[in-house]
Amino acid sequence: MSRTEPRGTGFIPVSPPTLADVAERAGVSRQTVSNAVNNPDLLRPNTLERVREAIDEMGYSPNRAARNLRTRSSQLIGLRVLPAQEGTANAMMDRFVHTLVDTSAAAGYHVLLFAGDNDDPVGGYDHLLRATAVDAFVVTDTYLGNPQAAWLTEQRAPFVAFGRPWDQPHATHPWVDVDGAAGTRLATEHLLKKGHTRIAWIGWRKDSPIGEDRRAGWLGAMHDAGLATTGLASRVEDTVQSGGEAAAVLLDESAPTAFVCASDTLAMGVLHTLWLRQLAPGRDIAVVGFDDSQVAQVFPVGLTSVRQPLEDVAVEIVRALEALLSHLPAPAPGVLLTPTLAIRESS
Amino acid sequence: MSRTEPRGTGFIPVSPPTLADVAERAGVSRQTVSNAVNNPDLLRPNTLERVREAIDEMGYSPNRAARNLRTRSSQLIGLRVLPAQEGTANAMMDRFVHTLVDTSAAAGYHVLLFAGDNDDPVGGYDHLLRATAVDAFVVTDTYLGNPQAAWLTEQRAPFVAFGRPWDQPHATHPWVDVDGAAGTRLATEHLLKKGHTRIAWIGWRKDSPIGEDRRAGWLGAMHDAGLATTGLASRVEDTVQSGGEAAAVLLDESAPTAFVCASDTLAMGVLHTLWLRQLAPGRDIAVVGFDDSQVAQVFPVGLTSVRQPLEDVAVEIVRALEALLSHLPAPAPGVLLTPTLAIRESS
DNA sequence: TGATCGGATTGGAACGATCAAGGAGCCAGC
DNA sequence: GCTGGCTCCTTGATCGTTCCAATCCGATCA
Repeated sequence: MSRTEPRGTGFIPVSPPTLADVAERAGVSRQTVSNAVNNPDLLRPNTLERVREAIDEMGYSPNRAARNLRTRSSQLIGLRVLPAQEGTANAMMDRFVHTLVDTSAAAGYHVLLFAGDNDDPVGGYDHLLRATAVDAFVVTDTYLGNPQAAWLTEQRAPFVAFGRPWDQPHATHPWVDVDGAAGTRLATEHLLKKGHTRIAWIGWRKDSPIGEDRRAGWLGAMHDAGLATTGLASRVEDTVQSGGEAAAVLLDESAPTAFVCASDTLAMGVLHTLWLRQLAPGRDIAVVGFDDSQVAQVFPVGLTSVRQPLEDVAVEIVRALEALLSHLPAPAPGVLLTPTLAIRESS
Repeated sequence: MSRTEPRGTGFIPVSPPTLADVAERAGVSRQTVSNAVNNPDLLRPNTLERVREAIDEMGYSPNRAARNLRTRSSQLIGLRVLPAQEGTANAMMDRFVHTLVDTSAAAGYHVLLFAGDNDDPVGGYDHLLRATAVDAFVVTDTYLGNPQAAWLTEQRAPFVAFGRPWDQPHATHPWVDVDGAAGTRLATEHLLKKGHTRIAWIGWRKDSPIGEDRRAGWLGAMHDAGLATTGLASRVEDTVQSGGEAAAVLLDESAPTAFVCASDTLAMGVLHTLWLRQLAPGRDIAVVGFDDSQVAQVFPVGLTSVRQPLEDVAVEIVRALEALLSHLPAPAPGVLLTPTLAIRESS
């Protein structure tokens, strides 16, 4: 049945065996081979064995395109990647993608990466969707609200978001997120236990719900400890430089002994300022970051950082995807996971 | 032709329009619509316009599975990702993947990620290959020779390697690589120009051809400058700790004024040792890393580092893939690109 | 013995696109 | 008026799999 044979030089690629090839070899029908692959229970044990031998001998794997066409599913999960951003320590995404690939492989899915840009939130999604090239999406870039979620919901496209629907509290799509407030509370309480009382916050601008969430954790822990926070908080851009400048101002005006930051990027800025002032992080001034990025891990003075349980996030996302795609009722609309604290020399 | 209609609550997903749907609407045959999409030149202008209107109105996109089945191609490029490795500064891969996705999108390809592990070099490849799930592979993890390359060649699987076939100098598969020796030569000459004469090398163990290549650049530049290198070289594991220890030994025994390292990870170790000894990087001792990882960029004292032209690598890889898949003769078996030097405060 | 039953297996059709031929329709040329 | 060639478009077959309904077969039961 295979169209081209490996004769002579063999420059022409040999087409892989098909279901029919295997069927002929095993002396059964196509459908029986198909069942051997997909519903082994339907076959009599000795028939199953015979078919399986033929499959192994011929090195048969079901043709993906044909199966996709017939079953109307691709076993692919779409993940949009934005153009590489230099300078920020968001290598967190790297860790997430790795674990997502591993986890979804176990569930029989592969991850399809496609390009997008910041200007067009929906770019790329619609095309793959209409072409039925992917079964579902994982939406990650939800830092400032997520227009994708609303659009995808409207299109009836299956997707799971990594990130809460901040701007649409009544959204019905499944999501998985990490409890940022719990993370910064963990960080703050760690510092409190170490004896710090003047703990400063360096976070993002007010229009970032994620930033406000993380800030709330610091604020709550401070209030619960009965400590004042006046003059101890700062809101800046998420860059190393901004973090450094904010730290300098805070040190001059409010004399904090510790910093909790909304990101490792900001924490790097703080460390930079400490370096310039010859202050030893950990001994003189404590610093805690957020994301446990590679930067935090290899930094000459290890940076204590809130670590997102990305492995668990991936597991929950794949779980939600499976429920979604098998049209089962989702066990829960959203899942909120608690981060941990990676303690290093800086605190 | 669409099987399910959006009536009532609309819980049932609407199947997207097919070629036949568009054909009926435009009053032409299926094949004509197909030609409008793939060979517009074959249609008369007004027919083309009519078909295009129908396509736009109905929001038609060719079904990927059907097209893949018929054309025996998936427009997918497979890229294996290994389980996330913590602690090392190899976020370089992140940058590469981003640019690969962007570049291959322009060529009409998507990137399929699949899981693999270090123990089985061929794991994952064979399955996707036999299932014709991808058109080609990009092989990246070629740090210690590349058994994948030999295996894929034997399987007649189209692939392009990021990395030279060190152990098979006569391999015929296309590859793209960065000239590591040129990079370290660049770094060394930069230091020489700054007046340094005792420039140390911290690299990897001898069994890494990449490491030996990078070492050769340093060695060549030193020899060309007529400088001695005795006692100035060290070979260690690629960890922060090893780099730090090697720096300490070299400082004690050979008093170098500058370090060239085979990786940013090792350079981090050097910076750590300088920190402990209260030596200011850049002022007291110069340090140059390799890879221009995020760590180098955000480090409180920016780390000068050899930067691989990953954007160009991606472009060349996609170019080679296109040649390969259209059965054109490859323009060149291999492409070697020259890195640049990102100069920061540490040198 | 013949009818019934249920599990195992089979052949035809369909998924939605492209490939390979095969018409219409038109114009020039003998 | 017929032919040949050209452009533009259509029809039937096909890619390899799974769905569906039908069939086979041996065992059980009246």
